[in-house]
Amino acid sequence: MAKESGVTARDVSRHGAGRLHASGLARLKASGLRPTRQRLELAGLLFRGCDRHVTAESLHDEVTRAGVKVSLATVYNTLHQFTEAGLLRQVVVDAGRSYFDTNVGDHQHFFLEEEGYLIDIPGETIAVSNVPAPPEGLAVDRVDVVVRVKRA
Amino acid sequence: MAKESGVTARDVSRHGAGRLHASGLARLKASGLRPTRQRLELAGLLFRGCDRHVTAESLHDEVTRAGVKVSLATVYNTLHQFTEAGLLRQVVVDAGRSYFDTNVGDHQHFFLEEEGYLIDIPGETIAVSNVPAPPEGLAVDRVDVVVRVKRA
DNA sequence: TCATAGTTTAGAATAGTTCTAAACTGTTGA
DNA sequence: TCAACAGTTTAGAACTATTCTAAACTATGA
Repeated sequence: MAKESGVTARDVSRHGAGRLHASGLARLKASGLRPTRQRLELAGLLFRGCDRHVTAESLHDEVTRAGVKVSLATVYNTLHQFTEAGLLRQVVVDAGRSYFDTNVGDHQHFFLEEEGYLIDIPGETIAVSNVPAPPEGLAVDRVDVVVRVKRA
Repeated sequence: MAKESGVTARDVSRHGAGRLHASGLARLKASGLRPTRQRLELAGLLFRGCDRHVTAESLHDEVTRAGVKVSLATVYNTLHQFTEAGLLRQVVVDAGRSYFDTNVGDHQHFFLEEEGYLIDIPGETIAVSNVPAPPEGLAVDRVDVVVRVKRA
C-alpha cells in the first residue's frame, strides 16, 4: 500500500460523520494544525459551506449527536486554535457565553438575546461613521456593532 | 425625638463613606427601592457626579475599602436592581464579566481589552447608518457599538 | 411599638471555561 | 517500516463570575 499521509480515505469513511472536505483539511494544513480526527470532525461541521454561529457547548452537542466522541476541552481548544488561526471569529454579545462565527469577513450582527441567536449583517450594509480618534497611545483594533433585537 | 424617617442624619454621618447626596436617595425613592444602608452607600459611590464603569467585583472592593461592609451578593443584587430601574446600563464587551455604566444616555464605548477598561463616546459622535430591518417578527431594541482599542 | 414585606447575607450551588498531567497519535527520519 | 518525539486529547480538578437559598435582619406603615 502507498505511504499513508496523516489522514487516509479509511479514516474518512470510518469517522465520516462530518463529511471531510478539502476545505477542512486544507484549512488545518494552512494553519499548521495537525489534521487529527477531532479537528477534522469539528472543521467538517463548521466549514461545510454556510456561515455558522456556535458556542463550545452547542458544537460539542452537535459533534456528540453525530456519534463522534470529542471531549468538551478539545472543543474549547479547537475553537480557540481556529480563532487564533483566523478560521473563526469570536463574537462578544453575551457576558457569560462565547460565540464563534465561521464568517471571518467584515460584518456585524443581529442578536436575539432571548434565544441566544445570532444573524449576520453583511459588512457593506451598516456604516459606522465619525468614530473618534482613541485617546493618546491607543489604536483602534476593531469596531463591533451589535443590533439587539426582540420578538416584536 | 422626632419620628425617624428611613434614613437620618445620624445614619449619614455614621456611614459617611459614600457621601449621601440628594441624588442617591432621590433615585432610590423614585425607583421604589428602599433606601437601605447598603443601597445608599453603593448609590453614593456610583452617582457622585462623574460617569463611571464598574464591575460587581470592582464596586465591592471599592465599598469594602471605604470601610463599609456590604456582601458581594448584595452588590450583584443592587447592580441588577439599579439596572432594572434604569439607573445603570449593562455593557457587554467581555464574555465572562459584566460591566455597568452610570451613564444611561445614548452613547457608545471604547474598550481596552488588555486592561478591561471602558471609555465613553458621546452619543452624538458616532453615526450608525443603514441598519437593515430585522427579520420578520423582530424589532430593534438597541444598537451597541464597541470600538476595541489596543495600546499602540 | 408591632407586624410584615422587603432586604441582606454567608455559604452552597451553578455555568462556562481553563488547567493539569497522563495517555495517545501524527510526523519525521533512519 | 518503525522508533522516537512533539503535538494532541482527555477526564477530571480547578477556577471565575454569577446566582440561589434560606435564615437573619430592617425599613415602613399602622
